[in-house]
Amino acid sequence: MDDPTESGGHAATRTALLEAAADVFADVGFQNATIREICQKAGANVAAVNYHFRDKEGLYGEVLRVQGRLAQSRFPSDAGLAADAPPEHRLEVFIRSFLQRVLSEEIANRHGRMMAREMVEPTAALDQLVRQIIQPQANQLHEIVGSLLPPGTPPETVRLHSLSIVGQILFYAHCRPVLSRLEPHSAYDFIELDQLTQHITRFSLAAIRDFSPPARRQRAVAKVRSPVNR
Amino acid sequence: MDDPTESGGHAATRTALLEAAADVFADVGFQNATIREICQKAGANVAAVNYHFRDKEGLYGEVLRVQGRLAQSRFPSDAGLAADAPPEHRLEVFIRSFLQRVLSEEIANRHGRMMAREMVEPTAALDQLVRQIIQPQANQLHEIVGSLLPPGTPPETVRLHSLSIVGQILFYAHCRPVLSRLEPHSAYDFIELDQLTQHITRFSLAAIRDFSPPARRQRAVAKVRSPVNR
DNA sequence: TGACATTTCAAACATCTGTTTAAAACTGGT
DNA sequence: ACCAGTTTTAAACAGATGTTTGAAATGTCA
Repeated sequence: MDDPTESGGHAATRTALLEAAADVFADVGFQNATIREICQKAGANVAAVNYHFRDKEGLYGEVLRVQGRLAQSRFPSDAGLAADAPPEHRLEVFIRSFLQRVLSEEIANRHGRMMAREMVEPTAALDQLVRQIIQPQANQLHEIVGSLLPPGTPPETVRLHSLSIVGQILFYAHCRPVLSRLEPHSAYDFIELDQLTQHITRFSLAAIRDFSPPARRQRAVAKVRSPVNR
Repeated sequence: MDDPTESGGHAATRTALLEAAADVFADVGFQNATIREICQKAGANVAAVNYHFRDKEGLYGEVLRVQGRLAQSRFPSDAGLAADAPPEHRLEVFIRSFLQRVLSEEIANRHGRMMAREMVEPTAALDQLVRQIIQPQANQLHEIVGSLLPPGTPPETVRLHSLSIVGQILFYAHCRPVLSRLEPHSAYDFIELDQLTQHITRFSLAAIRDFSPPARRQRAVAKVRSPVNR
């Protein structure tokens, strides 16, 4: 009655299931994925999932773990860059590898699509995902942005700037269905990675550089009151 | 055998269904929503949906239409602002009403949550949604950003800048589950609308202002080659 | 009121889905 | 060749879900 997930047993079916499940989960999400489709793709019996992973949810969690490690090692955030490189470069490398991780159409991207779904429709696996994957990246970005802002900038400001950067990046991952429908005749659909990296980097660097309070200047910048009451 | 959806019949059950369905669809999405739960909330029979809307999908489409009109009239993008207002103000108003539409916790926000789901997991209704709701907003933003950039700026550049703005905004709508798990002790979770509006506005304006090629200056800014081959 | 159309209802239907079960097949070690 | 442990298999189970059905209730209008 012990968990066969833990044992290092060398079952071929197990890895076939993990592979097929990654495809299906990335394609249609956890809820819409059916065990029967996964097992058929893996050439396994319907009961195989329950035998090897106890649950559909157990399989999902394991797929998320495996694909997470895979994506992380494929597109490391500090790819081949000295730790003492200028923060502008570190930012550009961070943005590029993030975009790669998230936009890449190749197989490795299954993790990106699974993450996108987790954000809109979290499962029980999200907590672990945040702790192991997202939090370290957030820390790394905070460090970069913090060193680009004047020393003594309050952490909330650093956070806001970081979120603005991440938002730009994730947008292309999350809203692709919309982008491909918006003026489909334009090049909206496929955007060159290099062009995008450059744009987001320059956009963000300009905004960050602009934030250098010459003293404690007034917070309010053209404070327009909301036209809708309350 | 004609479609009762078209007729203007004043059925109380119909509107009760639309109301209940908006709640449920916004909460759990189209797939996870069950007709039985919707009908129970509406105090109607299970067959009511099929009678009034032919389909579960028919109900969903109608809910999307109704909520779309509702949200649009609740938070108009050009709220109480003269058309000849300076583009900086128009941008701030645009950002604020967008954030309201998307973040507002009140009832009206059901549309925002449904849209977020549509973007990650599109249904057949997305095409219509893009045409009627998203495209006009995109045009409006393009117009604002275009008038902030130097004249003659290529439309692709205008688009990239607009997308950077929208990305920052939508991020808070899409990734809230992650934000609330990231350093939950911090104020990540709930962010003041005014503060956020100001940040995104300033961030974006600084980036846009920075983009003013003094001549046709070199495109490449610190062109770092991707560390990952290919 | 009476005839007609519209709307509601309880029940059943047909599928699909995750999971269990118990027997069969396979494995490696002796 | 035998056996204990592991893995695979077909079949069934149990529950949920969208939809249909035919009768009952309700409303409309002459």
